Amino acid sequence: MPRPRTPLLDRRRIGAAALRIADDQGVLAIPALARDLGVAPSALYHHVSGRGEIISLMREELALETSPDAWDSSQPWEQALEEWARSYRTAFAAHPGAVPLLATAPLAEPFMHAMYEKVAELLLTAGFTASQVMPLINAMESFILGSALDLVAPPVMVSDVTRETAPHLTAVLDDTPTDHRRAELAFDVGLRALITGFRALLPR
Amino acid sequence: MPRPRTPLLDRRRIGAAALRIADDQGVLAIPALARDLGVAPSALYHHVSGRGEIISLMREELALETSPDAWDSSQPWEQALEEWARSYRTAFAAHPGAVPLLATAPLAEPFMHAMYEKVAELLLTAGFTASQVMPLINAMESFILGSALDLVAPPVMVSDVTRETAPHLTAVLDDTPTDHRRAELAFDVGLRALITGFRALLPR
DNA sequence: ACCTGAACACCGTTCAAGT
DNA sequence: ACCTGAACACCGTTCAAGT
Repeated sequence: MPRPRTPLLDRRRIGAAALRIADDQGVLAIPALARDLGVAPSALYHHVSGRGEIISLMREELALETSPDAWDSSQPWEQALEEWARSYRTAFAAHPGAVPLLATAPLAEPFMHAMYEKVAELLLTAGFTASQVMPLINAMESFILGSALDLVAPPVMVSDVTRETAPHLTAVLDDTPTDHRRAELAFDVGLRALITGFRALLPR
Repeated sequence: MPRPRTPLLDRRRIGAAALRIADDQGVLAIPALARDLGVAPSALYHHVSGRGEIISLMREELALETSPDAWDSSQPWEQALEEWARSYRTAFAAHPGAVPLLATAPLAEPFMHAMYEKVAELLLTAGFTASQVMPLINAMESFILGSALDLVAPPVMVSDVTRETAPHLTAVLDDTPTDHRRAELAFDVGLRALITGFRALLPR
């Protein structure tokens, strides 16, 4: 087949299709991606350097899908920070199947700089020192990425042997939901605890 | 070659070798693992069901390497919880190359039940309710896994364009170490914030 | 510049054959 | 029961050839 008058592919479409495929299948295979895009696998290499760059494009697509004004930094910093964290995790939750591929690296790519800038300004304005801010952001991000992975974690199974040898574990599991609310509850309690702990660092 | 009088392989050795290889190479390939163990790749399938189970064995090996009394649950709960979290993350930090393979799922396997039991008892004794405990453990674990991944995160690069368009980000990055202390600081501040936030949930 | 189709090295897994 | 070696389907990537 000849070169089409208008290119069949571009990086944006590759990232979007890859995100959809990974979310559906739980893995990303180049042949499956090419099939979805209606091209030969080799065609992709005219637009990206390889599989790693495709995954980076998936992260970029995720960021693009997430509205940059999904959170309002003009509120009190506790609420703004909570909104940011929730919008960040919601973006992952929209593509659960792709989470293991996406959440294993922070979104350190350049297109994330605008988000970091907004959070850094928020925390500096709140009164945290320059040397405190990046650790706070990193800690929050670790918690968010870990919580995203928790969305697709296999449930803890309470076998009969567990019931005998681990009475306390059994007791607390009996009071823990087994559906999606399990991860929600953990995220909620952790997020609020982090913000409470952050506030304790501020001079009063 | 005939069947050896004493088996060349067992699950423990497979897990240990896989952990070492993944740590060294950053990826786990079955042929490389078999070569390291001095057998043909197909020999492995007499002991494990496949690649997934090998990764599970790696997690088990990690847990076995971590001394079960690496943390003392008889201290005040804040210190015990902190020690637990630190020993958990230290186990990952001992095999940084393998972290992306290991930290993407909580160690939900049965051999982790003893640890969960110990933490559940600790938190119940501290005064948390049965319905609070599992969310607290899950939140802590998400933070620990995220922090383990942060150990091998690519550094955020401050390009010149960043310096102009993101002044606050630039300012805080100038006050942030670029070596291993970056992840340490983030883990420390996050861990203490979480525990502070947890304590605020207790009746006084 | 952009795509195809053939080709390459490699991977995870299965299975018959050997003791 | 435990291992080998051949075999299979599949993967990511390269590259010459086509327009």
